[in-house]
Amino acid sequence: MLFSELPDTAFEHMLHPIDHFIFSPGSLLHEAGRHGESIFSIRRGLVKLINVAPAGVQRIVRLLGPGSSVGLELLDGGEGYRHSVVAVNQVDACRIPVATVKQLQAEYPVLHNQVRERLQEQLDRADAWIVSMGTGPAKERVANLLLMLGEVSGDANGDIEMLGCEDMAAIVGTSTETVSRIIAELKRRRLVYKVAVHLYRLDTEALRVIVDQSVG
Amino acid sequence: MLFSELPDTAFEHMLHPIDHFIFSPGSLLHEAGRHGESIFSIRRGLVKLINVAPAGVQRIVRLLGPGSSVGLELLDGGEGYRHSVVAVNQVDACRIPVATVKQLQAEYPVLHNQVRERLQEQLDRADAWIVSMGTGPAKERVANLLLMLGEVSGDANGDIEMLGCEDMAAIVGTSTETVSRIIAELKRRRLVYKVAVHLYRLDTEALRVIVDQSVG
DNA sequence: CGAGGGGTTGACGCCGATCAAAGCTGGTGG
DNA sequence: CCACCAGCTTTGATCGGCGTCAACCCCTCG
Repeated sequence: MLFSELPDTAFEHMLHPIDHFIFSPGSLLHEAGRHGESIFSIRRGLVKLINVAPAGVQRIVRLLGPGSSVGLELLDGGEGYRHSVVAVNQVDACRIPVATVKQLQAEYPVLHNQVRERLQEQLDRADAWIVSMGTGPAKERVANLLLMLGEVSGDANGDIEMLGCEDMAAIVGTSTETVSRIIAELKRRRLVYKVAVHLYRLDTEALRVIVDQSVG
Repeated sequence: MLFSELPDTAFEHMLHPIDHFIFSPGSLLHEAGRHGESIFSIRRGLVKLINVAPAGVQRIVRLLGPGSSVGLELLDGGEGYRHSVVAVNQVDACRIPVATVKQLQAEYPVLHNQVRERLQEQLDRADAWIVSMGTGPAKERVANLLLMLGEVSGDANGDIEMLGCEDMAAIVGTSTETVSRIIAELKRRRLVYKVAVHLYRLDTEALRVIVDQSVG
């Protein structure tokens, strides 16, 4: 959580409320360009950050899970949200007014570091995304995506909630058909198999082999 | 500059020195993974941030010009540089010890905001990079790259210092031959033409048409 | 002037986009 | 509880873009 380093007393004379929200799958946390007042801190579930290109073609630039914050760009002031953010599954999040964050930053300088660390984490993720989702053959990119899903949203068993082909295509930058073909093959080879409705387990070892394929 | 909001008196009893460096084209500012003590603030010139993938295949994830800072990830502590950073042309930079930044942050909280804004700027750049350098046909991506070069490093006339084919290929994620073919065609169509050694001028309008091609 | 490192160009094959159609599956309403 | 429907996944066929290999050229630097 964004405020984990702060003492409980910090919230006693808060001017603006911190609310707790539950978003159902597919619902919109906020829209790109829209001016807003709210930063969200994800407690459970997965959200996708979408960069809408001039055309209708949209590309997903990040997946964020528990512990990550959304909307920190509002601290810059006057610019509005940079992405559209949509819940992938059921999402549990805190809505924190920008004014509250600024107020707490002034009182507790350690919060500056919390914010910076979260920005840095997202920057690291973005850089890794450029490499792993933008380089190499489609099969490698999909395998990479599955492994990444296991890390960011996997439960205790490492099981993942499978995304729709359209989302995966918007992540790895291919057509939905190509994604479907690859996933179908992985299922056939039992590198991915269903354990419940929408819940899949991964053969992490074998997938890593595919990822490192072009390395030799 | 990173310290533009700070009063001159801030630097009077500084424990660690701020040095001024000049890097020649191709020289290394710092290496990925290496632990270091120095943040660089670019005053002139252009640097490339390289993410070395497990294989020898390297991908350039960002280009930074005057006003940007390199190595802010060291503020997190204990992790070392995330990228290898190489000067593209002659680069003029300040080397600032991490300890100095931390000390100044404690004395002047406004510096926290300066750092945050620079991280946010790099995050925005990375997101734009994912979309513009990772989507669409090769010709569009190269055109996008040229336009971006004009913005980040263009001089008063918008003239750019042309990159090597290898660098451009590492940016747009194609082979060097493909880049060469595309650049050659652009030169033939006079959308790009030489005005001096290594200095090229762009037909910005026409390039934008290519970029928006798939939009219709 | 000679050597070498890019850049340029051609031929060819493959990966993945596109168009098209059929099969599943979960959700909805009777 | 079952039948049906809409949307998603799967699969096939075809074609174009781009990677790869290879040769050549040009400019630069020693």
